[in-house]
Amino acid sequence: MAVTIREVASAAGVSVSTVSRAFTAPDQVQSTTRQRILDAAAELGYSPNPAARSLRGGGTGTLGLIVPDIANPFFPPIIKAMQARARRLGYTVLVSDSDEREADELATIAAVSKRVDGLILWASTLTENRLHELADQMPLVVVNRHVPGIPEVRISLSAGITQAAEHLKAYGHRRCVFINASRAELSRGKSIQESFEALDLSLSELGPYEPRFETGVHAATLVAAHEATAVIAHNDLVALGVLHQMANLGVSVPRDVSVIGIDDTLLASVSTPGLTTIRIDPEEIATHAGDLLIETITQTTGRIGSGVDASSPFVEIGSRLIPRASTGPAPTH
Amino acid sequence: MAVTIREVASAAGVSVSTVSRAFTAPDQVQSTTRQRILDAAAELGYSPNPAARSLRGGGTGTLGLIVPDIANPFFPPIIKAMQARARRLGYTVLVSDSDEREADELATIAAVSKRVDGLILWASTLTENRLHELADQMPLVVVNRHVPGIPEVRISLSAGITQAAEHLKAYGHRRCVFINASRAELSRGKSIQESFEALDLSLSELGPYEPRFETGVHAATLVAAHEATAVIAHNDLVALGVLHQMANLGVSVPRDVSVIGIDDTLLASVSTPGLTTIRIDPEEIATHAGDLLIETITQTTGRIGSGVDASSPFVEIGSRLIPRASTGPAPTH
DNA sequence: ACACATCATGGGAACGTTCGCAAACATCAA
DNA sequence: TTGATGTTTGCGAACGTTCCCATGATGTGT
Repeated sequence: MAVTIREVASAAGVSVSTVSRAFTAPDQVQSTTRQRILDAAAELGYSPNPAARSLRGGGTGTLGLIVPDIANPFFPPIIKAMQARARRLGYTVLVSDSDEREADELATIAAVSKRVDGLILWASTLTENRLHELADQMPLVVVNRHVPGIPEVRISLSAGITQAAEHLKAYGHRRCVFINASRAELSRGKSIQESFEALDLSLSELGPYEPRFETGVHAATLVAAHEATAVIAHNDLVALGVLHQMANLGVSVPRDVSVIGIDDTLLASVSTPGLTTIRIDPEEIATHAGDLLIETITQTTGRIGSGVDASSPFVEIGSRLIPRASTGPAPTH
Repeated sequence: MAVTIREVASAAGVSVSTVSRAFTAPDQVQSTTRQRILDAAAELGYSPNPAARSLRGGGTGTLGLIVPDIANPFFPPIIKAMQARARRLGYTVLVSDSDEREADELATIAAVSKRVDGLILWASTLTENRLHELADQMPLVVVNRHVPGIPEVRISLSAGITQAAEHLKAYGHRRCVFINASRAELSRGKSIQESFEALDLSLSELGPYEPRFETGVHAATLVAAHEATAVIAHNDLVALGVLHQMANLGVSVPRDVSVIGIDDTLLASVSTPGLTTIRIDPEEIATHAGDLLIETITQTTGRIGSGVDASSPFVEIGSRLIPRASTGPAPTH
């Protein structure tokens, strides 16, 4: 059916070995021959069969990316950026969705693991032991999760949070509320608490809730009781819930209350008013996670399971405040 | 490195053929033997190597889905639903992004075509000829594009549009504006024009523009000049731009102007006010497109290129209005 | 001119699986 | 018993590629 290396070989009057080399190690074949082969290949519309390639042992040329929820607006730009990056480096990306269900994560991994050269696990819920077992079997990079000995991309909100605190302080705010909607080991709350205290801003924490729009709606009603003039939400979605409910309550944003989100998803840029938020650059994450995985793959080749690297690499991604219209001067009592 | 069928065979004391059959045709092997094999396989942690499988000719077990833009909030739920559907049917989904650039579409297709059993092309910009060539080489399903002879999933907005027109009519609106932001062969405008005329509603068309937030912002300023009391936008994103600018202009939605979006993306459900929109069910699209492709794949096996099917199948997906808070009674002048 | 290194090319095994074919064995009707 | 039929299993080729090894051609230093 499809055109094979053999047909190209006979068309160019050389052996299959030479054709193979013309593609995988072009400098090992004489330039005139190479050209003849390339022409014949183009003529016949030949392109190497990835299945045969990977069977022979050359890897799959595919990176696996497993995220909790593809439909979460935070991820699509990351997926997109990683695809672009990977393609430039000769890889394909296979994205999969563990559907936020811990039980599905292992099943998802099993489904893709044989089709990829390595895996990027986002906020994995697996135990450390399981992750180490996995890392012994194939190159692994974790994001938003810390496991000693496994390459990691860490997202640091501290810069953005500090800027947010300064931003609010400069606007004269004194009392703030943080809506916590995270079940993660390292809640965003702790870091926020510290940053705000350092600037002598009072911060009450609500929750933890689920990271949903309704959480923001609900939490918004509690803000007044705390006599707070600023709200910082676990993410943009929750912040939009706050915006929504504030409008319902007749509370004006930002005149009466300022609201800050986290992630700078599309939501933040199209809300009314525009949502001030802490941006985490999707391209940066994608590029670093992808590169880190590829690095791990190429290093690991042929000696997987050689034990945990004493110093596994990690990359830290920064953040910064994107001021929009949802924050402003604190009301003068 | 990985455990192969041979090791399972010797562990279970049978030949490799029998192990293979135990997995691919379980009823052809005696139940006691089968159990012994399955136990051995589980013990060793064996799972078949997809590369070897597909090299042998069994297909890749992967469906390719190419969308214009993964980051467009319309697509993630579709991708997610298709993955779920495909996994249930034993397939994996490889999603790729043509980045809205026509030149990239062919490159993207080339990159994935050897790794998949078939392709779903969303709103392809390829010529009919190219698409036919492609369909001769591999199973193909197009969505949002009509090409005679190629299996197709069609999205029909007419039901939703009719409901929208009735909805506005019931609220007493007379003059409406449609913001056209489509470069597609079949603009959404024509269908809308007809439905509104049928109900004796006047409809002015603005554009065509690009389907972006800023388009809505810009178009919103033109609405007053048309003395219209209702706006229907090309999609939710544009509608949100309208909402945004109306707020800026001090025009209240829905008191002064009603706004309707299309697609029912996440954006519509979290905007303030909640956006009335025409819903296209992502699961329905995903399921039908996936099933249609799988059907084409299994039918086509072994006889690709047998020419264009005289009657290629197509599926039509409906739509319906989701009333939210952005529409209401027309202002009493 | 000779031994020797270098370079370009070809031959062929191997990767892990599936599947057509045939062998071995059991079952059953006549 | 005999042949026919069916069931369960094993053998081995084939899928398309890569890469080790071998071969011949072409230099290079003495």
